[in-house]
Order: sequence, then C-alpha cells, then structure tokens
Amino acid sequence: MSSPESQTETRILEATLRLLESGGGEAVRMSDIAKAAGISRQAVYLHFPSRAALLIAATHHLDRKKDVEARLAPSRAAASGLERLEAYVGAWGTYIPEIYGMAKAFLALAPRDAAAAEAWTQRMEDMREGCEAAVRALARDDQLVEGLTEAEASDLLWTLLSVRNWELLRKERGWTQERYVEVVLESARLLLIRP
Amino acid sequence: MSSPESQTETRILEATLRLLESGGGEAVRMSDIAKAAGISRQAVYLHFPSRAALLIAATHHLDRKKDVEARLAPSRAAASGLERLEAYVGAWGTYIPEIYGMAKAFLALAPRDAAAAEAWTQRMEDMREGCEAAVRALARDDQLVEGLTEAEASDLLWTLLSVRNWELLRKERGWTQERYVEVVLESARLLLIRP
DNA sequence: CCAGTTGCTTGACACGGTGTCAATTGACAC
DNA sequence: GTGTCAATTGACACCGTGTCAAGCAACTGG
Repeated sequence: MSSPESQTETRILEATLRLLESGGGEAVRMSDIAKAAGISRQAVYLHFPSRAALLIAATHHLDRKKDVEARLAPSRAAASGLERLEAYVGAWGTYIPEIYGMAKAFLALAPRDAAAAEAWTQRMEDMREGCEAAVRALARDDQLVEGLTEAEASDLLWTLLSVRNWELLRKERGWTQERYVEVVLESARLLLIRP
Repeated sequence: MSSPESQTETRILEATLRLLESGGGEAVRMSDIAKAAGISRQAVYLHFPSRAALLIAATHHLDRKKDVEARLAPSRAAASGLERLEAYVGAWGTYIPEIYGMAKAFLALAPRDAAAAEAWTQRMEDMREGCEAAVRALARDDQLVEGLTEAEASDLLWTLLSVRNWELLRKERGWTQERYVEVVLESARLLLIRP
C-alpha cells in the first residue's frame, strides 16, 4: 500500500494517469496500461493485484502530484464563512477537470467492483467534509439559510459540486469551465446564504 | 422495434422490469432474465438481439405502464410559469424512484455500450425539453432570474433534477423522498425565479 | 567464478458474461 | 402427414481479468 514505490511502479502509475487523462475512462485496459508503461501485461500484476487496486494507487499518486492540500489551504484560511464557501467551491471546481479521467474510470468500475466503489465513496466522503466545514463556517457567522439543517445544507452543496454535475454541464451541455465555476458559485450562494 | 409484442416478449420485458426494480442494476444478467421469464437464455436472443436492445425495449414498456404522458399533463396545463415549474419538478421528482432500477442499469452499461449510451442520452434530452418548456414559461411571465440565459437556466434545472443527484441525496445521504422533493423544488425556485 | 535472488518475459489457461450456431423437439395448422 | 414456428439443448467464439509455471538476464555476495 505505502511501500516506497519502485521505478516500475511509478512508470505504471504514470502510464495509467496518462491514459486516463486522454479521455479513456472505461476503455483503459490492463493491457493498454502495460503497453504504455513498456512492460508486459502480467508484469503489472506483479505490482498491483487488480485493476481496482491499480486505479486506487493511481489516485494517491495523482493527489500527491496535484498537491491537494495546498489547493485547500486558502479555503481553510478564510476569515468569513462566505469566503470559505467561495474558496472551497472555486478550488474544487477547478480540481474536477484534472481528476475527471480518473473519476470516470472509477464511476464506470464501481457498479461491478466493490473495492472501487468503496474507494470512490471514501473520496466523496472526504470531499463532503470540506462542504461541511464551509457550511459550519457559514452557520457560525449566522449566515446559513433558514429551512435547511447543517447536514442538509452540506449534502446539497456536496451534490451541487458532484463530478456528475460537472460532467453534465461541461461535457453534455458544452459549458465552459469559467461559466461552470461562475454559475455553481452563484448557485451555492443562492442556496446556502441567508438572503 | 414496434411489432405487436408477443406473449413471450411481454414475459421477458416484465421479468426484466421486475429484476431491475428489485435493486439489481448491473447484476441483472441475461441468464437471470431468462430464468425469471421461465425460458432459456438463448430464447431471449430470439426476441432481442442484445442486452442493450432488451433494456431499451424495457424502458418503452415501462413508459407505457407508467403512463408518462398523463404525469406530465398537469405541468403542461399550468397557467403560470411558476406553476409549470413546480408541477414539472414534482412530477419528475416522483417519477425518478420508479425508473431508478432502469436508470441504474443504463448508467452502468453506457460506458461500454454505445447503443445504451445513445438511448439514455435521448431520454435525458427528452427530459431537458420539459425543463426548457418550464424555463420558457417563466421567461414569458418575466419571472426568470437575471444572469442566466434561457439555455443556461434549462441546463441548470436539468442538472438539478438528474437521476444522479436523486441517487446521491436519497441513496447515499439517506434523504426521504418527501424531503428530496421539497428541497429540490425550493432550490429550483431560488435558482431560477427572479427575487 | 558460481549461486542465489530479483524483476521481468512468454505462453498457457480458468472464469464470467455476451452473443452465435446447429441440431432437435413439440405443438399447431392446413 | 407435412410444414412451420417457437423454443430447447449443447457447443463454441470473443473479451477482459486474473493466475500459474517456466525461463532468462542482470546484479549481488561468498
């Protein structure tokens, strides 16, 4: 799980990310990854016991590469609840496109693979904690809308920010990334801030 | 596609719906359906050329059974834009749970089957037309929020009402169906109605 | 220099699920 | 009876995942 990561492992993970990034999603087979990494298909199994495990390892690799923590720092540092909300929505909204290939692979695998489903659920759970923190900050400022509990408000924000929604607006409906962030930000304000 | 539907075909379709309804989703194999319909696996292929085609036929069967048109009538008949929006959100919001099994199967199949993806996209396209109509009615009443084009407002409503969002709130976060409808309705008002 | 270990290769194979094909059977109609 | 139709059985191809065994090349240490 957390052994120092050999030369070859890194190559496999990098190849995986490369393939996922270029739209692949489901169509990234173990053999594709092996080929991209320049090794045999079987050799991949010497390092990762299953496709699900490889994908999970690849997300960790991606997180380290993208430095998730640094991105969330501004949100955590925000003075007011409103600022915190805005920073969080902005950060996550711009993070989604970078992890979309990964997300797609997980979402496609999840219905058939319990381990993948579990891993994805966990990540979404983590994301929801950010939502909760923002909502709590709003509540502390007495800025949270009436008519929603803190839990409900967190769920609503979490849903609004889901990768699927991003996919719908960006990919299906052709929104630009800028417009997506603008509208989602404004929506979050309308839904969560007391008028 | 639209031949009169034999005895056996009906039995297959009914069996399919029965299995999908009981949570199955992905785990509904051709052999399961055959067994449930009381025929051999191969016989299913005598009536439907592929799993995707069978699922598509099953949605049509479901639509007829659930009488989609009747459900949408109140929305179409609404006098004001606001009423139309409310009727539409209410109707669709209560329809989702009834088609959820079906939707799950499509969503799981779509990444690997172009025909299934196409069929699902088409259905979502139809649903979006309802959103567009509601938004147009709002605009006609001069009630549409500023800052969104009609197309954007339709997309936003369409996204808000997505099956995935329903799934997130109801299945992942444990919301009740009533609360889901209430909150989504109120959200639609907040996002789309000029204050 | 040889022995052992490590990391990879090749090739073969099992499994599960979809989809195809051929031969057969049973029922019903003319 | 003969033909036709709907279904059956059994076998098989294809794909992608995952497993296993044997071999090989390079490095390491005695």
